[in-house]
Amino acid sequence: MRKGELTRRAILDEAVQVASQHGLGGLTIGQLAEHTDMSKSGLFAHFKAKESLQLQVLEHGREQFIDNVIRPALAAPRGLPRVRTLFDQWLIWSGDEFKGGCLFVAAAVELDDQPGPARDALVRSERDWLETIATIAATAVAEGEFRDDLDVDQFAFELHGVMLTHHHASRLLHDERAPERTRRAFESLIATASRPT
Amino acid sequence: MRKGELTRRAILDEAVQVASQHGLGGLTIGQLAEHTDMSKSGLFAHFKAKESLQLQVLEHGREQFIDNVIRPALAAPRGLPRVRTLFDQWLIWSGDEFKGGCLFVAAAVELDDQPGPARDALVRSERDWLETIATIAATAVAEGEFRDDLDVDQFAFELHGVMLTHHHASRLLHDERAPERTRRAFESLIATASRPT
DNA sequence: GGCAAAATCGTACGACCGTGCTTAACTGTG
DNA sequence: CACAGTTAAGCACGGTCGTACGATTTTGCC
Repeated sequence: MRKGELTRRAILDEAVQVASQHGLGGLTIGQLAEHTDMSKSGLFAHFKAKESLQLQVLEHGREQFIDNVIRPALAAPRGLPRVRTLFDQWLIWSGDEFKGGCLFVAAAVELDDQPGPARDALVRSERDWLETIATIAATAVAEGEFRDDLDVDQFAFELHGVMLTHHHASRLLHDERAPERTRRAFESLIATASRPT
Repeated sequence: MRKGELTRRAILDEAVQVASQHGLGGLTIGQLAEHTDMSKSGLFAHFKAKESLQLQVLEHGREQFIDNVIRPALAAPRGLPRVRTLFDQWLIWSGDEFKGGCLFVAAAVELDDQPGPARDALVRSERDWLETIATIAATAVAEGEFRDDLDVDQFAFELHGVMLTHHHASRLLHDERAPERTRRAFESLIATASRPT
């Protein structure tokens, strides 16, 4: 009873990588079987349908994201340091974790017009993520580092935008100055949000 | 000799729509033939290979983009009004033109790990686009509306980010406040870039 | 060590993919 | 109006897709 769960995880590890490169639609059972040295049918047996595979890939990616980005941020001191840690971790994650960029960015574009359970799960994930950013920004407000009247949802919206741009500039354009530009955009955001001295 | 070119354009019109919904990879010759009431082979004859179809789709989308976004902006008065027009046109375009979001956003995520002519063409397009934004921002500097020391490339980078976020928030999350948030982000960008009064 | 259960494989299926090749229908020009 | 050239269709191919099912190997417990 334990072996199955083990290989299932191994499959999902690989699947997240593949999906981040070729998208959830480009994730094919045959190719995934090759990557994991399994037979197509052996692999398929773990997921009764492709849709179920996609759902589990999204969930698996989400867990990795929480472990690698959100948890380290929550471990940092409340307020601005936590905001900065969140951003730094995201940058590291987005750059290194996947050979093929962020799974969620890929899925977001792919699923934005395709209703279904996968889309629903992704939307839930992203809303959670924006909410997490906003909540963390709120700690900086509470600590007196950000302005009292800061709209934390707007802050989350804009910070998320900075991350999307970084993804675009570094992955597609291979702009070597992307990290620098991203950081400047981030600092500008922080400056605007900060309590005027 | 004229009929062929006509249907080719009609095919590409439809293909741009389909590709913006399902991506360049999801764009399939069989389905495209159905959408255009043609036979698969009849359609295929216009493009000798799928890759050629994809290239032409990108080029066709680019022409539409220039007509609908860039040209109207260049028709506006130099400086800040031109920057604003560019932004407004982009918002309209991104919201209405495609049933399935912006073709270039979709292609950007899809092709970021897939080397080849399509990727190259897209990268060229996007670099042009960023350069156009920077150039237009430079007119606002020249008019004395933006700060003299404004880094126009950084401005283009950040404005592009605002557009990406809008796409994400409105298309995937169906956030009804996306236009409002996008506009606020834009105004904040303008404020930072503007010459202090 | 034997045995039920779980995990994996082999094979097959219909559907659709991109792409040739041959033939029929249309177009525009002299 | 005929004819050359362009445009579209029909059909066939090898491949891969997701999925089903029965056989076979591997696992974990008594």
